[in-house]
Amino acid sequence: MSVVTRFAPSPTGYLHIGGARTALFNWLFAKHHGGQFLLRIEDTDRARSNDDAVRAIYEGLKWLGLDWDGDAVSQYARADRHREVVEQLLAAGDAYRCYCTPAELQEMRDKARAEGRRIGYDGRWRDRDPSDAPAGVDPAIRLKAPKDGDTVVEDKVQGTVTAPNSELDDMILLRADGSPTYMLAVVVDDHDLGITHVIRGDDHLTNTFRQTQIYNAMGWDKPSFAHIPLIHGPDGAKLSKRHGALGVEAYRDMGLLPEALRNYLLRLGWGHGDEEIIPTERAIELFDLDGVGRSPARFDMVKLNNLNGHYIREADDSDLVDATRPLLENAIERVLTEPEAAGLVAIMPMVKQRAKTLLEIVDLVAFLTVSRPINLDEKAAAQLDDDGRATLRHVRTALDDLGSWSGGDIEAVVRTAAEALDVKLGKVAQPLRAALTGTTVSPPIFDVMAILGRDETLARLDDVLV
RNA sequence: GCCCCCAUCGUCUAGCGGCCUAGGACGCUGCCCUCUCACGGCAGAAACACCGGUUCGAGUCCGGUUGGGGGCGCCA
Repeated sequence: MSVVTRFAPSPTGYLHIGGARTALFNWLFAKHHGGQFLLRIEDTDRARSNDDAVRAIYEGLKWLGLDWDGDAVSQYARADRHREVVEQLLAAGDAYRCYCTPAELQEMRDKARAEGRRIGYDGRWRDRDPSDAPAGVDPAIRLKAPKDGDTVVEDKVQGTVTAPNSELDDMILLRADGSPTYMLAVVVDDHDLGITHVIRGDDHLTNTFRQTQIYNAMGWDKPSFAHIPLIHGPDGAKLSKRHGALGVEAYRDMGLLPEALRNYLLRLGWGHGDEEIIPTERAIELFDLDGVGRSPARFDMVKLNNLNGHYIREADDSDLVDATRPLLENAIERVLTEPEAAGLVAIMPMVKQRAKTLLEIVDLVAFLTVSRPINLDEKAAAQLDDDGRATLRHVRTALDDLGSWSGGDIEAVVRTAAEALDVKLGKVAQPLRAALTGTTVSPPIFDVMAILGRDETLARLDDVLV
């Protein structure tokens, strides 16, 4: 049997990080088994759905590199089919009309809570004569769920999970306005789409009992279920906006690489021995449900950044230039000039090993785009005291006689100057760095000088020597 | 409140009864490399929540306690 998985987000916001991981697991599982990965938008609640949110999901998945098979399915568009299934259930006596008012239901909940029982519907219309129906009230349709025995879910991650049917009430299938509920729609769609494996967050584990009852009532085969633990914030509570649970586009804007995010998300709740660095190809080869852990994992930005640094170091220079350029241009609010763009390309091999994010690369190459006289930060200014400037004067003079302007030649001149002054190279390099970049941290200074070019370098030195 | 799930270093995890004086990674500390910052290398501190069983033997199996999480909508 060929594997078919699906990712089924509700379009109520962006593609958040937890959803991204769920999508990744489904995608990897499908790829690993040579199956299909489908996308279904759970938009049965029209009031909460909007096109922007749907677009954000598409773009988030695309950026993450999780391509789905075929067109995305709109759950809302399948409402007729959902109603058809309810008609079958009604005809078979497995569903019934309920005329309770919202106030009545609320009262029921309050009473159950007060008596320490599970909160739920008491089944008062379950066996009531239809002729009792109040006039002018549209009924909701509920499943006539079994009252005795247990409902059992065989979960690929959580194992066998059992709940007594006495704890499960008769869920609503069709609202009074005739629209299908999520619980019904998921089951019908998963069945109709031929989904073989439902991999989702374990906040759906208890829902699975109720969905199982629908499968049973319809006599349908159930898919395999795998409920993966939720991602938690640093404080151990379910990840929320309060923790900075951002959309994936926010991680893109922070300068994270999709490959790094995939690797990080994969390792959050899944492991394969001691392997930490698992590029996507390797992940497809290894991924299976038995490696998924049962306990929730906390989201750790520091570790994500570390992994991102690894993938930045591994990346092609030209790819990094392409990825960095828009962020850099956004930061300086203008397009790069030709020399600046060339400088970015030239400096990339030196900066990529010093950055954990693309944004850090932007910081490291800022010296390329500033205009004279450049601003000096506090530490840089401190380097340019009388001593520092005396040293620079000496170097500046030596540089005057330098014919070529290659990194190697520059280095030779500066080293000679340091020897002549009888100081360590650092004593010369730091004032140079301060004068040329305005900071005390930068790529190797001889590379900076070579890329800045003779004229710009000497001009920046003169700026601080007047 | 009721139901369900979970529990190894600060964090992510390896461990599927003896190979564990509990391994790896991130982070942290020290040293080396070094023009700064990184990278890289070396060394180090750091965990089986607790209590009972089962067993010749338990981090690994069972029960309970505690702690954490999730669910309980005419939301998804």
